[in-house]
Amino acid sequence: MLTSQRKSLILDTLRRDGQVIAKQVAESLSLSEDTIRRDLREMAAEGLLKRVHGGAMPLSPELPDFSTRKDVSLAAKRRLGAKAAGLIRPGQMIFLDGGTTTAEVTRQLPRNFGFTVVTHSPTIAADLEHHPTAEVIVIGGRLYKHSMVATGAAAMAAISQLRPDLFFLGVTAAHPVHGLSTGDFEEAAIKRHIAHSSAETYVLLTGEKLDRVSACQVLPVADVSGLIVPEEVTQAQLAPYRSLNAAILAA
Amino acid sequence: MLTSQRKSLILDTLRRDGQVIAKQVAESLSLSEDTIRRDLREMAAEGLLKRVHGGAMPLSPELPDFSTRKDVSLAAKRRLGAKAAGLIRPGQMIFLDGGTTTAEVTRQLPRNFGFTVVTHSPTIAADLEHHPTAEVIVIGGRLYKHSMVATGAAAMAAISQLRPDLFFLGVTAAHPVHGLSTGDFEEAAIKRHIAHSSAETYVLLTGEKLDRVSACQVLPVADVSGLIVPEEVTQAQLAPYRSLNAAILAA
DNA sequence: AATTATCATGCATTTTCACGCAATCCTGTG
DNA sequence: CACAGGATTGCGTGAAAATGCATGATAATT
Repeated sequence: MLTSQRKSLILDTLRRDGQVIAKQVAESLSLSEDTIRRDLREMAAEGLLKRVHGGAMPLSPELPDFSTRKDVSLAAKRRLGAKAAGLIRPGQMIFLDGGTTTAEVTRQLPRNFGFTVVTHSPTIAADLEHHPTAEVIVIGGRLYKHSMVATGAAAMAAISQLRPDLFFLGVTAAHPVHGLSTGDFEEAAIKRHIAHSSAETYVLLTGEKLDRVSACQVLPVADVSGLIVPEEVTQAQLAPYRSLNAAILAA
Repeated sequence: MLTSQRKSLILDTLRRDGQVIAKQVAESLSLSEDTIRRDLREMAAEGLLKRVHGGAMPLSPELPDFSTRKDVSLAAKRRLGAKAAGLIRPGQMIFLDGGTTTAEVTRQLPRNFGFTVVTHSPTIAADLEHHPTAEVIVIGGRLYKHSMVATGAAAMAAISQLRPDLFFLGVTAAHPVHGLSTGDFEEAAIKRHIAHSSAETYVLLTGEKLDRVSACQVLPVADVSGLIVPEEVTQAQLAPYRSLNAAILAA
């Protein structure tokens, strides 16, 4: 295993769990704790994490998630959400993926006509508590806490019974060749299944996700009905996607 | 558990409850009170909180008004929640009903051992996002927005496949003759079904719910394993329930 | 005033840490 | 191919930190 690989693994763990325990990492990688500690020391010096006794913590606990990850692209996400919400027609059944991007769709859903929202994310469902006209259907299953979505056989089975008109998909990366991808295998399978069950699938993509690749592919780009991207993205960046038959909506 | 993590947990508790009790924290984390006291001392030195006998308080005493106003029934709910959470044993499967009372159970779940939480409330599921040791299973179905729980055939079917060890039931009314009841027919059916699927059922009852009746009966009082009530409730009030074989736990 | 609960301190034990050193591996050059 | 130079890793050492327990002091309650 490469050092840089190990370090990014540590960062992933940190993002996912909000903590890293040196002993655990050492054990799971079959390396000495010294090596891990050395890594942690170096990464702390680079300002990537905060060293604490026993392991490491994110730099400023959790709030950078809100203020950094959210604020930076919040305006863009809002516009994506509004664009997506504008596609909805009365009486349709909409499937909303989990994640911060699709959460913005939730907040901008139409309020002047009725429709049905299906979601496997309890967070999204909870956000819809006060929506006046949306009928909400929750997909159950084992909760994958990192992205707060239900997964597993039960979720797959429940999804199979529905035929949504629209699916708003969220992913962590999009690439012309490697397609739309996300970090978790199980999650990717669920997303794929929802897309196959739905009449149309639109991907919401903030600019920084373009031309990137994550571990598990969800779908090829050509398999979705369209990409919704911020208007700042240049035509040059979009050209490789355009040639894949994907409709592109700028928001 | 990392020390820094513990400290931020203490700060969270402080923000949420407006107070921290050393003994409680020690117990919920399976650590000695010395350790917690040491933390509190250090954090007080850093100006993060104000040390008081028995625990700690926030620096700015913004809440004396708050606490007196709201705490009467909230504090009672908290104690009910703590009592309920104390019944949980490692590895068990717990079903949590929806509602504000059971939400307090969620916040006080043990953090020092693993167990599984099942719930048909997306709100409860969302609250468990940052719980370190709880495995969460969401029951899906059509969302009944008034109480924010999944209902309907799909929910019933999913519940049928589980055999929880404990069910913490919330109702709007309890009466010795008319039993435990709630306002919605569909909701009552679901609660009843969960109770029948579970090995043991405990009802959380704040004082004002005693000797009242709502439209739809969930279960007779005799059908549950026990009632969890605030300690202020008098023995005279409880006598009619006691005679129904219901164990009564004062919190 | 008596009793109980909570606290601070010192000490012992365990865990975690940083440093130095040696073994190993990779790389590039003669 | 051989070998030097650098990087990476694991181990031993003593130091530092974290934790729990015992003890006497202090605060709260009755």
